[in-house]
Amino acid sequence: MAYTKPGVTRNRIYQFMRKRLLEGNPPTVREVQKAFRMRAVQSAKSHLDALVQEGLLLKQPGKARGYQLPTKHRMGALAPVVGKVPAGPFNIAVEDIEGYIPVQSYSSEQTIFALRVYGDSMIDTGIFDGDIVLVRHQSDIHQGDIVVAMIDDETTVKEFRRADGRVELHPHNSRYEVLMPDIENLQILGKVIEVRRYLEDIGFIEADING
Amino acid sequence: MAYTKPGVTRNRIYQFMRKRLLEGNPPTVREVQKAFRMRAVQSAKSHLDALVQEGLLLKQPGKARGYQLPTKHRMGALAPVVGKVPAGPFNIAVEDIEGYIPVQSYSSEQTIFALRVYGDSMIDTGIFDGDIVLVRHQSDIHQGDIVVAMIDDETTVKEFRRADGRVELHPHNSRYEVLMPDIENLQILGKVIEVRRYLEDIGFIEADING
DNA sequence: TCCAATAACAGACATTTGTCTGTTATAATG
DNA sequence: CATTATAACAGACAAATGTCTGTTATTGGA
Repeated sequence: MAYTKPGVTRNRIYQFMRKRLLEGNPPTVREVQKAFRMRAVQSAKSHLDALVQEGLLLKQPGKARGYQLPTKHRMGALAPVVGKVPAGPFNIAVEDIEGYIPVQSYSSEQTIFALRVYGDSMIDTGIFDGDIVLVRHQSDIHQGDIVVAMIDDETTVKEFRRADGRVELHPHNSRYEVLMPDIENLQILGKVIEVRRYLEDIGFIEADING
Repeated sequence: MAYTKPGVTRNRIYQFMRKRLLEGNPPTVREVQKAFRMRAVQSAKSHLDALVQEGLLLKQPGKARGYQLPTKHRMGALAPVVGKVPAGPFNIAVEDIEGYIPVQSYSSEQTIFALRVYGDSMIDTGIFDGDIVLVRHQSDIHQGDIVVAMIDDETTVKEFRRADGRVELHPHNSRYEVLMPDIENLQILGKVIEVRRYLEDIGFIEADING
């Protein structure tokens, strides 16, 4: 390949390696060579050696495709996407899981699920019909949090507020009214921590076949 | 190893492969052999062949560590979050990467990055100030796609349209005007395939510079 | 018990892949 | 311009790894 300024190709190779390694598809030295249109294996090799030297990569000497990323990355975990949230004690039936989406792995203790939102009651906050919200199942809810609540077996996404000893669920859309459910009919399923909108129709990751 | 009932070792090997592949550490045939204390390479090989036959694994014939999980079962990959997109030939400098977020791993060929959006020119589509858009780097853009474009070294997110032989970049906010850049100053960096909004301040997965 | 299907083994060969030695070209710097 | 560091090239060898042919052992059911 053409000669580049010092560091430029090095950096590109690092990006390439990182991408491939995160994909679980570690390349060979010669694959790096070809990807960068180099005419000698050593050209790729010396860059890789340098990256190992810099601590940007690890490798197992002599092993094919032996490069690895240094730290154990907190790979995204997979959160189930549910179409409907079950009533009663919180556990998600397998048959309600549409698939899985990758999420940041927070603490492993936390239960995070994804829920598709219907309706436009939160449109002012940018939660549109069909959007997916990531919900952390927790009881510790604060004033102003966006929550997924269940009122009489019906789920809804609203802003949580407490006033006059009552719970208020505020829509973010002036055409809707504030809900003030009886506490005995109300169950807070969790806090919305993320909103996602898929502009392309991407199928979710399917459930594991065997488990 | 000891003879097992038909299917038993097969299933164990599948579990083993799945684990290793999700870790990004694809094993060799001989590593499978050793893991199961087999005395012949072929013992492992034939099980792996069978798994490929059943569609539970993919492989690249002849390639070292060439086994992969079918797309549907693949773990999310990590996409870099960039604050600014570089001009010129498309490659992201390490120093511009704020961190990484987990994304669905589509085809392994595709380059996906995440970009934080500033401004409210797309507010009608629910892309708010500070939201993060996932961008697939591609040149194949169609009418109506939301794209990330660079006009004179400045990035912007708009709806792409072609009219009268010109490119129009439409904001989704009535207070903004349609951009009609000269083609020589315009570069389409990719198509927006997803929009995300983090309601909690979650740090991105860090780029491991230090290891 | 017999038989087909599956599992496991043995040994070898071919290809892929990592690694090595040495050379030439360009970049950065004073 | 001279010098040093980095980048890229060339060709070869050795280890790792995929793949092949043939054989033996065990399972599961007729």
